[in-house]
Amino acid sequence: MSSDAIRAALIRRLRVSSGIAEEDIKEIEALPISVRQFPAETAVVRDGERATDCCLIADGFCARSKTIANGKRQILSLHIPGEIPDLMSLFLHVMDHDLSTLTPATLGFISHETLRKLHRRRPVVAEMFWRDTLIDAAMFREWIVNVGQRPAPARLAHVMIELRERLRIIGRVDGASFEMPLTQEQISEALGVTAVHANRVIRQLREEGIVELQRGRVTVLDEPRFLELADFDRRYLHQSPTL
Amino acid sequence: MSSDAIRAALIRRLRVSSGIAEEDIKEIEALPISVRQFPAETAVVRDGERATDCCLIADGFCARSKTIANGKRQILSLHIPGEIPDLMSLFLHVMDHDLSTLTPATLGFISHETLRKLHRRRPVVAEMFWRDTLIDAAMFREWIVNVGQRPAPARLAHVMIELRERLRIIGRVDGASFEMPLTQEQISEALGVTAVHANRVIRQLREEGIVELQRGRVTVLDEPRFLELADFDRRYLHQSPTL
DNA sequence: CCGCGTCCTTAACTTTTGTTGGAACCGGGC
DNA sequence: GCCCGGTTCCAACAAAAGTTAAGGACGCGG
Repeated sequence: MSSDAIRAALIRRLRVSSGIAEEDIKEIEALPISVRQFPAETAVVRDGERATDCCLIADGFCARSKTIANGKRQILSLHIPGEIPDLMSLFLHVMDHDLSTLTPATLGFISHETLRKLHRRRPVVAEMFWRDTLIDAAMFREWIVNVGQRPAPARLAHVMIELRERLRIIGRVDGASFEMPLTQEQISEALGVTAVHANRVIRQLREEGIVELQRGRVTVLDEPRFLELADFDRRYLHQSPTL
Repeated sequence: MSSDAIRAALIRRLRVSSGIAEEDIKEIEALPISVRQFPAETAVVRDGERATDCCLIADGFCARSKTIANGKRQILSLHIPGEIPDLMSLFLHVMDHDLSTLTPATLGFISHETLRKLHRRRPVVAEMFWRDTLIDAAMFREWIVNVGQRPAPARLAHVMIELRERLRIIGRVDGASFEMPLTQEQISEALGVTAVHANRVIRQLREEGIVELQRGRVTVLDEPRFLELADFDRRYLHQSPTL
C-alpha cells in the first residue's frame, strides 16, 4: 500500500465530515507517516499505556474495547480505513481502553508532536480534528442508546447499518452487501449480549428474511424491514460540515 | 448567584483536569456570560436544534439523553456545577440529543462566537476545552461498558460512584453521603432498565446494607462492598493533567 | 488426508429483567 | 386538614437473555 493511498481515505472522510481546504489537504499529504502491518486480532495500543503516536487505518478493520473485572469485554466502536481511532490520545495521555485489529491491517502512525505542530501552524486543521473526536463521541452516545434500550435484534441491525453508512463514505458498499468481519463472539461483545444469544439473534434475522450474515459479509434481504428494525437516524454521524 | 461564583466551579474543574495558567484564568473570568434560571425537569437544548451558545452549569443538576422511536429514553450522562455539557455544540452544530435539568438550575450561557474568539487568541485554552470534550467521551465509553456488561446492581453502584467522584472535585461530598437528585424513573433510564427493576435493585442494595438512597441523597453504608460491586476504576475520569 | 482448533449451531434449563396492576407514601396547594 | 399527583414500593406472571453442554462445519498444518 503506497503512502499516498493511506492518506486518501482520511482526506475523503474529512471532506465529507468537515469540508477541507486545498492548502490543508497539502499539509496532510506532507505529514510524515510510518507504516506497519498488523495480523488479525492483535492489540495496537492497550488500556493503561501511554501513546506517543496516533494511528491512521490504511487498510483493515479495528475495534476499541474495554474489559471489566470479571473478564467480560465490551466493544465500544468499530473502525474502518481512513479513521484515526485514537486521536483522543493526543490529549488523554494514558489509554483508558484497548485498540485492536479485527482483520489483518495496515496502520499508519503519526507522532503526537507532528500533529501538535500542525495544529499550531493551522488552527483550522486542529478544529477539523477536534470535530472528528466529537463525532466519535456522538457515535458513543448512540452506542449507549443501542446497548441500553434496544432489544437484541434491533441492536444488531443498528450496528450493521452504522457500519454500512460509514463504509459508504469510503466507497466500500457493494449493492446490498458490505463487509463486517466480526466473529459471533465479537458481535456479542459489541451488542452487550452473550455469544449464544448473538447466534440466536443472527439466526432470527436470517429466518425472517431480513439480513444474511456469513463469512464476514452482510447481505440485506429486506431493506425496509431492516431499516425499521434498526430505528436508525443518521444525524448522529454528522456527515456534513453544516451539521 | 454572583457571576463570579459561576466561573469558580469551572475554573476549579479545569485546574484539576488540565492544569490552567493564571493568564487563562483571567481570560475565563472576563468571558461574558448571560445567566438564566431553569425549573426542574426542563429542556435546555433539544435534539435537532441548532445551538448558538454553550451552557455552563452554575448550580443544579442536568442530564443528557436520547429518546428512541418507541418512546423509551436513555440517559447518557449526569452533569453537575462547573461543567459545560454541550461544549460539543461548538463544532457539532445540530444537537443529536437532549440536554435538560434534573433539579432547578442556574445556567450561564456563553456564545459560540465568544468561545471561538478566545480559542484564536489563546490556543492553549482551546486545547483545554478540547481535552474537556475528550474526557466527556471517555465517560461515555465507560457508560457503554456499564450498560452493556454489568448486572443492574453493579450498574447502579457504578453510576453512583462516578457521580460521587465528580462531586468530590467541586467539594460537594459530605462524608459518606452525597446528592443524587434523580427519581427512580430517571435512574432506570440511566441504567437501561425499567423503573420497576430499578426499584428492585435499589431495595436490594439497601437490604444488603450497601447503600441507602432516599430523597435525592445517597448514603454509603458499606464502602468496601460498594466499591467492589461497582468495579470502579477512576482512570477514565482523567482527573490529572498528566494522564 | 487426517487431526486439531476455531467458530458456528442448537437444545435444555436457569436467571434476570420486563410487564401489569395496584397499594402505600409524601409533599404541596387549597 | 385534606385532596391530588407523582413517586415509591411490591407481587405475580411473562419474556428476554444467560448458562451449560455438546455436536457439526470448516480451514489449516502436518
